Amino acid sequence: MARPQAFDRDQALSAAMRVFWQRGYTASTIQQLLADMGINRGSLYGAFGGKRALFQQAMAFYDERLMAHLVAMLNRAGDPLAAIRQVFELSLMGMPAPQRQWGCLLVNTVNELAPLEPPLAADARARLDRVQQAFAGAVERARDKGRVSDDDGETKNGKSQ
Amino acid sequence: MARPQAFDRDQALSAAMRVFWQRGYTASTIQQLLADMGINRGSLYGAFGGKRALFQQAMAFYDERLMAHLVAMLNRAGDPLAAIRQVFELSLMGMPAPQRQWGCLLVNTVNELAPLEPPLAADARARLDRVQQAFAGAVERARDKGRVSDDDGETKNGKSQ
DNA sequence: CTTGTTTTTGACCGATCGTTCAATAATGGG
DNA sequence: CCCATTATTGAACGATCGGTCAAAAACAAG
Repeated sequence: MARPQAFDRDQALSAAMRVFWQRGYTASTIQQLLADMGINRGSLYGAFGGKRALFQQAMAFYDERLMAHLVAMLNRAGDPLAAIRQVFELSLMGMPAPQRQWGCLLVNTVNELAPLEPPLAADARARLDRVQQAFAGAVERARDKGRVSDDDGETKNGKSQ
Repeated sequence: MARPQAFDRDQALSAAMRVFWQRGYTASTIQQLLADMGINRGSLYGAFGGKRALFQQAMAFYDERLMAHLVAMLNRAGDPLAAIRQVFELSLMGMPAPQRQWGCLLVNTVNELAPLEPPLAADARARLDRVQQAFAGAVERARDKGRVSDDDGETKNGKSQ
């Protein structure tokens, strides 16, 4: 009943995510976003609402498509310590070389936008908290298994490391 | 023989440093810098050369006036471990509350400007390396004293921890 | 084919960006 | 006092920013 969208929304969002990830929010210009997303101005504003709204959706995309996998690995792991190691290995060597030095979009966002766009920084912070809790949960479960010592160097149940 | 500068150069540089530190390079506008430095456009360009040149000098100021103290503490410490602890305490609680969440100007600069201004990022990286070496040196000297265990949990000379 | 609806395209907007510069003001040497 | 020199002031510049909008294009329903 109407003209269909000519672009793949997920692919466009993924491209936008990479631009924001590499260059940060402020330094990412609409022009650059349009070029990398392969669409033009009207389409961006029609489909995503504007730079700020696009950034929110790109951050959600990053969280749900990339971080969620790592969180799930930590939460359902049989061996929590092995899962933690696997998450780090996946985050470091499981990525294309360039992205490896872009850091984490959520951490970068908290850093950059805390003074400039507190709501966006708070959004990123909330998403990061879920990641942090996944790590803390994995460590705690490892401790229950006697695989991690506490502050006094004592394991919880006496099992050997 | 000529009209003297009406502003304190160090104070102006310090103000510029705080703006860049809080907001990052890209998000720091000339207007904001002028307001916080208490000078006007012509003076800024006359005395500092422009935004980019001003940033370099602000980064040098940060390195020489703030980081240098910490590096000196680490290098001349009698007790390296105590010095490391003192550096962290000074960096965390020895600062006004707002600055505490601005992170480190050098780290922030490497992160923000690596894709946008490689030379500035390289400058920050070089300055950071000196800090890192100070830490590494302190740890190594602590190890020589038998105060730190190696990867195998063994101290270097058998002294108790 | 006609019509209604939505997307695409690209020209255009005001605001703000970093920078330049001519006019004015303030100093020390002669 | 006068001049050479430098600093201050603020208007102005072109470029680019994020955002808007009207016209053209592509579909489905009737």
